[in-house]
Amino acid sequence: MTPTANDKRPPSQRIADDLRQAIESGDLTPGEQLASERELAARYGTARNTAREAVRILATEGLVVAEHGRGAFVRTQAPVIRVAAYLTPSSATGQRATWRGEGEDQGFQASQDIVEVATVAPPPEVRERLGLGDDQLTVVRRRILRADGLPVQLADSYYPATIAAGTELAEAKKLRGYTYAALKRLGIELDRFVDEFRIRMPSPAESRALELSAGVPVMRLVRTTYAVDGRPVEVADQVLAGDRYVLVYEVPASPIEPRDEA
Amino acid sequence: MTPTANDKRPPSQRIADDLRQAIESGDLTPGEQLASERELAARYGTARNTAREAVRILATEGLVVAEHGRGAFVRTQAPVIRVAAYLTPSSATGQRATWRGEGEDQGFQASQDIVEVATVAPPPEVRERLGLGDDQLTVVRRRILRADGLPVQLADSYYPATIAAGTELAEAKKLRGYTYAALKRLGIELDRFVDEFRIRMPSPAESRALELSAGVPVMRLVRTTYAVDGRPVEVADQVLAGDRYVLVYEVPASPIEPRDEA
DNA sequence: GAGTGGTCTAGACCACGCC
DNA sequence: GCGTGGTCTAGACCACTCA
Repeated sequence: MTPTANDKRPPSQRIADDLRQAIESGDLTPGEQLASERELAARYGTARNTAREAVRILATEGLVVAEHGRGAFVRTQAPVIRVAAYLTPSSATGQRATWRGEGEDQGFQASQDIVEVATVAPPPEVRERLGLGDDQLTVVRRRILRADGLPVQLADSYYPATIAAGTELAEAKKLRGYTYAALKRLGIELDRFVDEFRIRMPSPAESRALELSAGVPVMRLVRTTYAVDGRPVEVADQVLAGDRYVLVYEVPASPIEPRDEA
Repeated sequence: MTPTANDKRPPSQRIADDLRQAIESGDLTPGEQLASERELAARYGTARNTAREAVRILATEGLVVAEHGRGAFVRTQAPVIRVAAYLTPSSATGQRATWRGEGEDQGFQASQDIVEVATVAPPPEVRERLGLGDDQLTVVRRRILRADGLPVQLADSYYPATIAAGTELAEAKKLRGYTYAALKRLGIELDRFVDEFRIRMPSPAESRALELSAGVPVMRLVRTTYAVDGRPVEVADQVLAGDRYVLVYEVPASPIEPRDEA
């Protein structure tokens, strides 16, 4: 007659469901510590591994973060960076064009590390978008953008070596203003960007670099920038921590029609 | 002297790294079956659980899909829906405004199921965005959008009952055209949309409804639609399968400045 | 029925955080 | 030193797929 009887779910699922329920109902609040694995195992009369499995289920759902030696905790969502509607003319007014400017607008301490500036054979994806041949090189600038010291974005920008070699773009120091100003100083006038946006789980390297906990996906934005003469001049490959960003767009209703019926 | 010796990594990590390496190098191609857990355990001289753990690591990274009774396979990426740059005036020309239209453009069979149309107390997030009081109701239209039969998006649209009650919006059948046309028929002229875009791991219910395998995140888009008189008239809460979408924007370089230095 | 992944047990030892 | 999560073992049985 106990709820445990004639319960088809495997015990690990049942424990996970109970914990999830407690989190969603607010019985367990963000930041609160869960019962330990040994404690859960005793409470449910299972082996420790079974209780452990339950906690893992919640971790991969992103509800819980386990910390070695400390315990498992209900995830507290990180402070979030709202990326303004940079796509729409109507909201472009007053908007900041640099990482530092965004930090000032949103009240976080923006910083960036330049990880590497090098001349390399580009990955196929980049080569293709830049329209380069097999043996042509690129200058890559690899950076980590931080908000209040916490890494939030990995940004690799590739330029054809024919454009960037020997210029300030190939030097491992911060640029005055932003890249687009640097390109302008090289006499390159920009025409348009094409952004391709995907999401996925991070690779171990990305997970480490962005200090992500289990159950946090990443956004990947590949931006190809074209000059007015039609040449692609930059491919930016950005990986954003999924729990630290909200993208906000404001779109005028006309003359554009929404894409979905609803 | 074997590579196994003085290897600091735990065995499960080592097996996972070897398999990941094989996948990334192309030794294991998408769709190809991995060695079974028992086989891996024998090969590496570990318990089956240890080999199993390795496969699980790759599954949560989204590299591998395990299928009960069949085996574990290198993930084949699903056919992807490219969502066009609906945000920019320059590319709005010729674009399709309905799900069916998008399917025609991209060569997939678009369909939708209306799961539920009901009058409900809205969730707090929706109530807030619609500017409703505690006791005010909404009409919700819950749908599943499919591409070639595969579910790709859960779309819940909420309307204040004061607007939608008794209208075609409150009926459980497909609308002529799309919602925005229906609103227009009610004499509501739209002004703008505000989109908030986040990503996260799916809940078990979402995972089931979208038929997601482990290691696939979702995109969540909350769109608030405002009428010309300033009233919010719709909140659309959309959950998109993360492995089935690419969002593509084309953005003119001027007069808008890019948001990041690079 | 053979082979696969899914779940579980009852232990063990290690690595880490904290007092 | 104690409590926590992280990893591992050597089994077992179940559930599923496929021939």
